[in-house]
Amino acid sequence: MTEKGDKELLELETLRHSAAHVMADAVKRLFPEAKITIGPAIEEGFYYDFDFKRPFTQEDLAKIEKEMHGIVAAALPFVREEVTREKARGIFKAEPYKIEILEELPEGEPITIYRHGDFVDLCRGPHVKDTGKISAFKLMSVAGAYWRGDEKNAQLQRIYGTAFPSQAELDEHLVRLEEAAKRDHRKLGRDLDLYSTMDEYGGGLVLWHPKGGRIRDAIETFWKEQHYKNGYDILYTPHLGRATLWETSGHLDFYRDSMYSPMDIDGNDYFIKPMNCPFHIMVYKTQMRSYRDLPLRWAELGTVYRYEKSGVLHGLLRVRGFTQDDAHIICTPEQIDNEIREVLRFSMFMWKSFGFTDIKAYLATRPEKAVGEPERWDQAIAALKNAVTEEKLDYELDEGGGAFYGPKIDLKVRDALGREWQMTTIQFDFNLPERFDMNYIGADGQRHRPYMVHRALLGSLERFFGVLIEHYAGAFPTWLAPVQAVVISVSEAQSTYAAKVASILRERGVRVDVDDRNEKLGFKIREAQVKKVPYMLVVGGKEVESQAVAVRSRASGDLGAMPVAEFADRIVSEIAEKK
RNA sequence: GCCGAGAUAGCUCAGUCGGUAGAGCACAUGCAUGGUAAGCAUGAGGUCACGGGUUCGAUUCCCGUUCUCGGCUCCA
Repeated sequence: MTEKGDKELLELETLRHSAAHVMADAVKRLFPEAKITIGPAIEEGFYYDFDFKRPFTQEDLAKIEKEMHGIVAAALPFVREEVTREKARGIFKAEPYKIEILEELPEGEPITIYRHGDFVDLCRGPHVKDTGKISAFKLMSVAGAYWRGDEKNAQLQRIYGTAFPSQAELDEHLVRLEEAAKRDHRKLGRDLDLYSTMDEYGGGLVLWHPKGGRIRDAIETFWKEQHYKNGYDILYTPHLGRATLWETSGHLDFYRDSMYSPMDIDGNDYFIKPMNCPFHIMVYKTQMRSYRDLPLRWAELGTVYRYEKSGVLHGLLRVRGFTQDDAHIICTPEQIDNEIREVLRFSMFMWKSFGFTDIKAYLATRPEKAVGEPERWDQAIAALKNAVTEEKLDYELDEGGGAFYGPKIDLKVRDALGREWQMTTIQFDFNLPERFDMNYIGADGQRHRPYMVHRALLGSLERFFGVLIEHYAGAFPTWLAPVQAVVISVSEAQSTYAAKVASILRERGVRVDVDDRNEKLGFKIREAQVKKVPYMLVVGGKEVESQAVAVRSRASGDLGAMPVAEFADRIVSEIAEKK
């Protein structure tokens, strides 16, 4: 982030935070009995939480917006004032939430209030010069929210809004929201017949339809091929494990809330796995390991089940059963620098292959409460830092933000609409090797504790698929498209030839369908176009005559006729190049 | 789980101020044999989410339940 970017961001936040004040003012004017709480700027705009006896309706929102326009038109100046604690208590005597915040402010810190017109709010600021600066805003929605985000506290009414320096930027933002709605993977998933979820058999559990299955298979095939190329081996482990395993791993102590109830098998409790790592460790422990065996890189497309509250389930992005593209790297201290660098380089290669080029790293270091020797933490963090630096990745440091068992790098990828998604995690673990007493024999003939790194590259196939659908708006590149080409006959007379063309292409590994239905050409073209098939191969009398296909591309229209073999070469090389 | 809004055909939605429901797309059948984004006609398809109440009568009104969607992480 440049200095200029920082400054712009601050200005936008100031504008939005000021807009939140104007909204609170409008609400207090219309509903004097509403209690104000807090109203910060957020990534997409701003919100303000109110304690009010009934929920705000769409009509209320329209009224509030109108009232806000009045306040903006009046161009009331924002006035900063520093007050004593005593005076602030007087000003906010009718606002219990403000008093609560006030009482928590440390002694000695200046207490500031901001006024515009008759409205006054306890606020650190800063604000824009006057309310007239907030011309381009819009109220978006109402939602419930808990005081301080804690469900034990009072439920408040939260009004979301957004504001921009200019109307043009606001309009652009609204268009972007519409575009995002059009790309919603839940809508495209149904329209393109990719997957479904139904509460009929259980919410948050995904059915992959044939077309979604084709895409998943293309992803998995590429994934496996690349893992082998990069020195990984692939494991398969069970869906269930005995309670003793999860006791040793600590999951039953720390993670039980996210695990499903046990089932009884021959008098022992078994749990459905929420993670794959204990099984990989069990594989490690089947023999005595030498430093000469390390590093071990073991990957698995492992399906895990985790309990998620019903209210948070969301299409493919938040589910209860999902397949992690998991891997565990087990190595010696001398190897970690290289291993981390390699895993990061590999991750970047994979993201690029799937069409994501804007990637940012988030590095989280040692928290207060942590297990493992400090020297190991230091070495691990150094390895992570070296790797991001060598990959020339932008990164943010989250000092103390790591898990208790190790530091990590998360990668966030930006999609075609500029939205950031947290996908890859590269996570050190100083806990499990201890708990399972993992070791290897070093060159010195002594037992040593190996380093262990968890890595989920795409994250989960379900979530990755959801993001991929939205990134491409359903128009997958040819190598991923469920149907890569459809042969369309002009009339029934070309059915046999169409089938022949399809079988030639299938021989070459192309996913091809035949549409020889008794429909008009235009109708079949439209349908293929709507289904976002990359290539339409029209065959009529002329093509039969010349043993050719008339190629139409999804993106650039009619490309003219060419011999079948020529088209086959063309699409096969396109697929090989991951286009 | 909590707050709010919803639930009508496979999908998107209309409608009934209480008298057992409609459209477009999709599907089926027939006609049309068509050269680059929707040919024509006919038909089938609904416990109006589920349970209870009020009523002569409830898909419609009331209560409850289930599920879906938007939030519940952004902190003066």
